[in-house]
Amino acid sequence: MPYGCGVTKTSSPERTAPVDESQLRPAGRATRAAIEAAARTLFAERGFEAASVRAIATEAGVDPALVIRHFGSKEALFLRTLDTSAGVGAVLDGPLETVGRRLVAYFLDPERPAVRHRYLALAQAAHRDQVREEMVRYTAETYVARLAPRMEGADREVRAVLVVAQINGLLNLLFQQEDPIVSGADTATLVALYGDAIQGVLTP
Amino acid sequence: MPYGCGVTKTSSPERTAPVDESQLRPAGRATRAAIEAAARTLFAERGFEAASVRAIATEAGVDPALVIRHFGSKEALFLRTLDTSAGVGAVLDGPLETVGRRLVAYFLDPERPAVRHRYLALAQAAHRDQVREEMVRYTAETYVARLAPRMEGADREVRAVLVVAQINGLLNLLFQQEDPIVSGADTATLVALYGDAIQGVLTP
DNA sequence: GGACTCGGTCAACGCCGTTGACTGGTTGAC
DNA sequence: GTCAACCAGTCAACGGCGTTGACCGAGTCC
Repeated sequence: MPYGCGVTKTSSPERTAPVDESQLRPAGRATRAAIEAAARTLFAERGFEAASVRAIATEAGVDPALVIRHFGSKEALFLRTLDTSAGVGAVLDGPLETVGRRLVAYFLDPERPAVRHRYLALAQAAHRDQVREEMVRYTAETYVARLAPRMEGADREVRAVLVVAQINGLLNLLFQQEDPIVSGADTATLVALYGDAIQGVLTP
Repeated sequence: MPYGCGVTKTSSPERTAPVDESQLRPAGRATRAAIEAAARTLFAERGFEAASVRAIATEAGVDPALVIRHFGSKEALFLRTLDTSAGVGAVLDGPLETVGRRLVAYFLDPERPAVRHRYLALAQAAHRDQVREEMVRYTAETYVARLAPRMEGADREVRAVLVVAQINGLLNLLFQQEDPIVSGADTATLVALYGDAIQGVLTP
């Protein structure tokens, strides 16, 4: 009888979840890192939709199935590639009276091109449930938790979230729609105009 | 000889573009309208990604290929289903000193659930080039053209576009991310807080 | 009545994310 | 030293996607 007698079948303990990262041999850990690096590159270069699992696998030099086995799904892999980018944290921790303009200046800084790619990839994946939840969590943890306790007046948490709304809206027009009017505007003008609008919500 | 002698072949005049709407017989015009209606329904119900061409065709009772033949592509069909929704135009044409709050109240009005679906579908399709261009055009035609001529001070066009940025950001947090803080906030509070922030850009 | 065009179907193409069956190599207990 | 268990990885396939091109039947026009 070919392929051994009887059914080998092992134990097969619920083959649904991705492989456990904690118990990996060095080889597995290396290819896992390679996949993650390839994903980071391609998601940034092409966006969430256009960066296919197959392309990521090719870039990493492995089989597409291995990508899924390691991370569970394309969405979960994408979440792993989102670095928290602590840069904005420092801006938020600065003087509250100037956060508005400093925030806009941070996101418009041409020295930080990764901001653009990160936003575009996130915006494309925002309709996936896990991604959406991660964005909500990030907003609460990074913006609300830092700003609200230092603010004064009523509706502190709501006002902190409205800061995020304004930032997202600006990045949307700039990076996704590439609106010619706002894209062609002077950086200093945007920082002053939009920064003050944001500031008005923070410290009215 | 079956199927006629020789190659029929007709003339086949560049079979790349979709069928011309102007010269349609009644039957064609009817099914075309049915496809458009089905698309409108499914795009609103499921969003751009989840509303497949096949599902739209089934809903309309036709073959999926016919959808493409009529409209050229899924993206083009989607653009056809975008009604300009003149509602916001009336808001923008009202008194300039109160546009901020009235805009927010308009978009938060629970009597207007279509606003939510329209935004979600648009946001999901925003990474397609034609859709992106349509959004830019809509911003310029609906917002900038109405607001900028009535404003005072410098950078009128930029400031008008920044109003769009703020609105988009709010809708993003409300409808796409469904942020619990802003979703749970009182409507009147949001109208006052965010409306005044918008107003600050319009009439500083 | 024949050429032509329109309305429509059908089968397929090449992609996509994901799954399950399978092969080997490594490990660890006896 | 053996052998079972397990990790790493491949392979072929599934169902679904948007889109294409070949094809047919019915209507229209000269």
